[in-house]
Amino acid sequence: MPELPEVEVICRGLIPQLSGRKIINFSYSSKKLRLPVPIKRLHEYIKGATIKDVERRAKYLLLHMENGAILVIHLGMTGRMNMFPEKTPRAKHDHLCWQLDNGKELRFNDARRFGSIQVLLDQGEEEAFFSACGPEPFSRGFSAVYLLSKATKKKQPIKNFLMDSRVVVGIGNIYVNEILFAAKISPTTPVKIITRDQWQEIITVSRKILKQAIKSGGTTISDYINSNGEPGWFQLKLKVYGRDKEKCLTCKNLIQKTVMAGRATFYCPKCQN
DNA sequence: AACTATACCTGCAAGC
DNA sequence: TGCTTGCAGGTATAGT
Repeated sequence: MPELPEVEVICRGLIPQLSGRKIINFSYSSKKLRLPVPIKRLHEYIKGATIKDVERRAKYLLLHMENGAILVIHLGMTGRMNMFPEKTPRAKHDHLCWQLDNGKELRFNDARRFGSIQVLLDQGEEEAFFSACGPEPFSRGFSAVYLLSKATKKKQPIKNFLMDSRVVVGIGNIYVNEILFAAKISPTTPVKIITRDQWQEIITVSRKILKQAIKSGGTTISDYINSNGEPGWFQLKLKVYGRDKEKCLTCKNLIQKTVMAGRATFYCPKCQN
């Protein structure tokens, strides 16, 4: 489900609800998630801790505790983070529930269980955790020079390259399709032949599209909702994703759908190279 | 080494 | 109506 914009919207919604709150207790469904749930660390470092702030990093939500521990949440494809009065009955697929000091409960719900919950204990663990990650799309590190150097000699298609979190974080299957359409570059283009100017264009349109998507509250295809239970509206602005056999909004040719690295890929064969 | 296919899981829509 | 099939926003790992 969630790529950078969706996680960012959830993060912004959670900040006012979680900042300064103490976690009194938690419960776990015992269902297996993508990674083992660190029960011991949750008991020792998260239970009883006070939330200092909430941050998005890549597609992760980071809840920083005043004791230095960090609760790291990944939403996978169908993960949700919502607040409920603690008396509200738990829903199907509520896997972790954190009881707060204001009578409310933060609940991680994830039907497909591709999400994960982790606990980092200090800055050292945090650095190690993110050491393999590429730059944030909005950071200075995401530059044409950087991409040019990462791409040298690689014949990997640009679509797969941009979805690799070691190259750049946060870009998933919806937005990569939109970014390549906006940059007028075919998703199959080998990265070694992308020019410096084209990388710069990719950077520019990536930031523009991700920013617009955040402003629209994210993209809801089937089940994404923000921390307040509301859907996003960027799906109304998608130009290629999900538009197989529809007319290109620019040139009226038909949008084509293929599969790359196992993922649905949409593009206009005329506009994109 | 570089790159792709597969596996993980549930829910839903389409087709028969 | 009910069954089967395919597909879905992610990513670690196995395999070529």
